[in-house]
Amino acid sequence: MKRPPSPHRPRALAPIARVAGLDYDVLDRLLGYALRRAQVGVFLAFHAATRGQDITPPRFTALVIVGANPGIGQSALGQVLGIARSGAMMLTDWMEARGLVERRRRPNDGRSWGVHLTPRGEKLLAAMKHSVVAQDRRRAAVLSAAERRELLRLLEKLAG
Amino acid sequence: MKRPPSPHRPRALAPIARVAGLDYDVLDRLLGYALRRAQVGVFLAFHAATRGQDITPPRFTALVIVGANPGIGQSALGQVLGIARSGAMMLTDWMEARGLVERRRRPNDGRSWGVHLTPRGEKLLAAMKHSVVAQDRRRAAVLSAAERRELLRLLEKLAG
DNA sequence: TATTGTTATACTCTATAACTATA
DNA sequence: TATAGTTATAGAGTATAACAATA
Repeated sequence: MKRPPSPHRPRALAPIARVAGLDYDVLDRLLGYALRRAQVGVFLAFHAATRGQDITPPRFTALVIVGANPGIGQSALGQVLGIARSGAMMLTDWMEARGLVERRRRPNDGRSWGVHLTPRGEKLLAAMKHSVVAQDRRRAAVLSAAERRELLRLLEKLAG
Repeated sequence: MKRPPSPHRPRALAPIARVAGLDYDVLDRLLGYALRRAQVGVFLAFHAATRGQDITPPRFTALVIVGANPGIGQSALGQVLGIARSGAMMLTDWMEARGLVERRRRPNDGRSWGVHLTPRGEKLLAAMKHSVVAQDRRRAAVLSAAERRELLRLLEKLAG
């Protein structure tokens, strides 16, 4: 009993609702669940800030890193993102296909490519940085400046 | 040029390394990236604590919620996890197939099922809770008790 | 031998949408 | 009409493994 293929739509992304009257038991005392909930909220805000642009957090991260470290190799890029080399390659392909970066042979090492932003990539990144930072600030507005700093510090400590 | 199909192995899961000598630019000032890094660390620790058991954070969450709210429906379960109904169903299938929960018809509403832990599920959950909580405490040991409480508070506030 | 980038492939998670039974 | 659960399908993300070129 075949179903017709579904037309693809961009992902909707459900927020994690705190269901009233439910007992969350030990979850409320675990850092893991708290982190997950906070992350989903921030992720949703990220999407709102970059609506229309075909961007995701890993793609944004990759562009920022390439922008700040011109000529970085794809393996190092993968490490920053916590993904395998093959994934870093696909990310680089994606950026290159949109004319945001270009690969340049490294003179000293014929195996590796350096990834560099194009002028177009520079421009897009500047605009994206602006809106993402503004959104992050807006999102964090429920916290005082001191609380925000403290949160960043504690997260950094926890990440190790 | 066909390749032989790869035998499947359990996922390795790369940590997010902080690459020395790299400029992280604006990422160091964004809550989103800090959350991501912290979450990956906690996720890795979770896996270490549940090694051998075929458990993941969503599966653990589902078991805890069912345990604390016997007879909960699958839609509510999906809301807690931030996933669609179909996903909650597959999670329930997974738990049921392992004899951890059972579905029981609700008397008042013939549409919905209540999900309940089996004795086997109770026992496994108790053991899992113990090791996951212990691991969370261990992971959080880089923080003082006050810092840990403060982090939970700030994350909760941020999650909204 | 080891590393960088690459390609092929497989798997997990989760979404959308249509469907059934019940309300 | 609306909701709970279900089934079928699609797609994103990312892993592993084998490969070629270079070190």
